[in-house]
Amino acid sequence: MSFQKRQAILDTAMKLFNAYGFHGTPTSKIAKKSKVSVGTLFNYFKTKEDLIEAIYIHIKLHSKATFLELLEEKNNIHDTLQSMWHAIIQWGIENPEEFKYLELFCHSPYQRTYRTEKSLEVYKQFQNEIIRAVVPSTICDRYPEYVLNYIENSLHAATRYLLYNPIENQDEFIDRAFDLCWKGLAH
Amino acid sequence: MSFQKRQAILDTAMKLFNAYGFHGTPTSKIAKKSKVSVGTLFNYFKTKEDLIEAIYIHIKLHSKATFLELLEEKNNIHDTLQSMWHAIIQWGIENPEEFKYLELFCHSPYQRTYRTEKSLEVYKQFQNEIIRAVVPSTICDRYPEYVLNYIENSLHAATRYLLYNPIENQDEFIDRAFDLCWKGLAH
DNA sequence: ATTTATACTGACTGATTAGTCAATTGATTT
DNA sequence: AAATCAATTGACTAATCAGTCAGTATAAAT
Repeated sequence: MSFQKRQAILDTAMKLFNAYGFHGTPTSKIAKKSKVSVGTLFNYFKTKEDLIEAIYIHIKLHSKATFLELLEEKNNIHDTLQSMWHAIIQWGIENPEEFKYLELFCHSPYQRTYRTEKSLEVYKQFQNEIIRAVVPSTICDRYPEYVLNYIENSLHAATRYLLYNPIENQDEFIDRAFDLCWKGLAH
Repeated sequence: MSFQKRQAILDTAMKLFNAYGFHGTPTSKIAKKSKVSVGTLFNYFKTKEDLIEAIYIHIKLHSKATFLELLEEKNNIHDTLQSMWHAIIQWGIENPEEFKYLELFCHSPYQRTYRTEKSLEVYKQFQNEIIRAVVPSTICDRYPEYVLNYIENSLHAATRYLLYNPIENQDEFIDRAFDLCWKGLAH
């Protein structure tokens, strides 16, 4: 078992799934593009579904690590959240295939993992902080789950926008998009 | 060709696709549940993909009609937008299968239609008004497409939340969720 | 009653695909 | 050099599924 071979399969499979969807990508095609036989593919991953989940988990772990690197601790709530915001979007821009795969996966019937496996939630460790941090407005008090949802959605929307509509001044856009979200949360 | 039969196929197919995904729902199953033979199904819809698109178009037309009924013209921007907000979410709650299908479809590889066929966009007619209406902040001026995107996302997030987390006071929630979004847009 | 037109049926086909396994290759040990 | 173990191969299988079509039922027209 070679680490490189496993990695190659994960990487080509991710790109093919992004391009053609899960159903539109036969395992034979993944194997061929990975320069590996079908048999080997199924040595590394027991089933196609296992592969699909393995890619998801791999991306989650990788993104989590990167966020922690990019993140800077600030001395007030606004700046801390803004730093998180930048770090997360930055990761998406620098890892477009990974970002697309997360969106593909979590809107697919395979997201059982996504729903259940809370421990892997990248944002999880931020979430408590956010909920605590955000100036307690009515909606935050009563529907904290919704607010987290809302923030995650906004993050994805901003990242997606940057990926499909490349603009010059990305950092300025990211700041503006953050304001849009922040103004709703703060009093 | 009977209108009822076509309708029955559209309806059962929508529900089955929601439950098992496009790939997970064979045409044979759709036919059986619709009390129709496979041959008949393919008389009404040339291919499975045609059926998938037909459901989408049908829902879009239906939702558009309902929005227009529910919509009330108010005499200021805030109230008009709030009324739209309520109408759209209300439709989603009352038509959960239709709402789920729209989400399923637009995150699937079949959304070529969705991307191209702008004329069918339900929100389209609202969009110009929104862009014009919202107090011109920097982000609205410079990235109007993003703002529309953001609003649509927020609408979907709120509807989805209500569908999967039933709460007593829905109208109150819808108002709060609107505030969250509105405060970002207004000065 | 007979013909014509239309709607419907479901067994069948051809194509595709996930996953297997006997055989082969390559590396490591004795 | 022989033997042992591990990794790799790809032709093959069993199953599934979209779509067809020859034939049947039903209704309408003459």
